[in-house]
Amino acid sequence: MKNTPEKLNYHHGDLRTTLLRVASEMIKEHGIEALSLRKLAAQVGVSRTAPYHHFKDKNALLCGIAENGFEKLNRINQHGFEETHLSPHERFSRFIHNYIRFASNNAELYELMFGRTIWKDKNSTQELRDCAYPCFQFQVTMTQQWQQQGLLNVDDNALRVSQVLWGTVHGIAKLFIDGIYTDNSKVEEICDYAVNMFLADNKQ
Amino acid sequence: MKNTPEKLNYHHGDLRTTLLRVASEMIKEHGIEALSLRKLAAQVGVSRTAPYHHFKDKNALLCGIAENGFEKLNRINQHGFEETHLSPHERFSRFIHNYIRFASNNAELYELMFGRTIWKDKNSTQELRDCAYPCFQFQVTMTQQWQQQGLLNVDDNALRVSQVLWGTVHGIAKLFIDGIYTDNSKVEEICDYAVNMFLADNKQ
DNA sequence: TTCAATAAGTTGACATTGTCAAGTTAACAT
DNA sequence: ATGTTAACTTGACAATGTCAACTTATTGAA
Repeated sequence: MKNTPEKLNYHHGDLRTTLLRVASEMIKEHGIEALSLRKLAAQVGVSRTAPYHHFKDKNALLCGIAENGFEKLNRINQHGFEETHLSPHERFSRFIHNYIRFASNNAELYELMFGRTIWKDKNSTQELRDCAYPCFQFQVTMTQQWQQQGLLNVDDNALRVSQVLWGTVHGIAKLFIDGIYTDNSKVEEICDYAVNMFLADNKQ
Repeated sequence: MKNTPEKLNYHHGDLRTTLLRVASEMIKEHGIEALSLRKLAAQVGVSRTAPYHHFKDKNALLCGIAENGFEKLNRINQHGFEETHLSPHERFSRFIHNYIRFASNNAELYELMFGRTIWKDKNSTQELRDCAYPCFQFQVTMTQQWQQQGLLNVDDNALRVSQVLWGTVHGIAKLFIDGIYTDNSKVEEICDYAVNMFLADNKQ
């Protein structure tokens, strides 16, 4: 008796998953700050406090959504990592573009994943950190590879270099997402500039 | 009858300024999300709705605080611009460091100035935009100067270059402020790396 | 099969918040 | 002096997160 798609009798059957899915949709549609537990519960068709049997509090629910986001981003990164038939320069470029494209296409989710709501004041759950840290670590791994491939100075501290690189893509993404840069049609061009500015002296 | 520092009889006398000052302190102390109009009013010693005679709503108050922040940042930028006795390379480096130092020392204010609360959904007031745009524009002006001084490629589109540069400092600042990078002792080192990575091929 | 333990869901209640409406008080220009 | 208006007040409301106490269904052991 677990095949009816949406609402069931008393016990929902798969409320946790449904909450995450619907909450993600609501966030994508109307933004993070517009998400209220009560509206979410209403939408799903349960009472306001039902979610508390699956998530400790609102923060835990947000962490759950972010987790899914990190898994998504990890898959994208992993996929790029495996495209060994492309030149290093091309893969570096794609990394930058892919990262910002992900942020652009999932603006509200990105905001949640890397925003203060979750990270400030140690709000993040352990499960979230388990998803997120590999994603952070991936930046460093990639940087080391680019150094070995001669794209970036091999004598530099890989962690520091990756922090600058990540800062750049994160900053550009944020300026768009938060509404400071408003002309979305220029994203790709800005990415190209970023690529060239970092690789300028290793190109020829 | 306008010399008593804090609370007066019925008319406060200088409530608008006081609200901005106290609100700024509260934000600096406890973070943006902890600021409530009611607590603020209580702190200042007026009723909950008194602020509404000086600010249209909470958003307008936040914009007012941010305005002060932009004036502060504009002064720092202007000061750096005038240090013509330093080498271009040194001035570029100081610009990066000063920017991130400002963000670090005024974390919550910075969050407000460049955060989605204000810029998303066109929440910004006209007065705020009048303060903020010169600050944005300044980035481009500086970039053009660096190009002319040979620090950056003069053939590149100055706007795009400045967007990448600003993205970088903004991103690094945000990663620290939002609690993703947690080791504050490395800020300066990361800044140095940023400087070197952008100027690498123009250095020798 | 029965039945107790427990997981899942419900209503009631409360404090906090932003904000509106309607009233009050003081300042100020005529 | 007097009336207009700016500054401030209390009362009220809806939205929200979350706790406590209760109810209903599921499930695993007897």
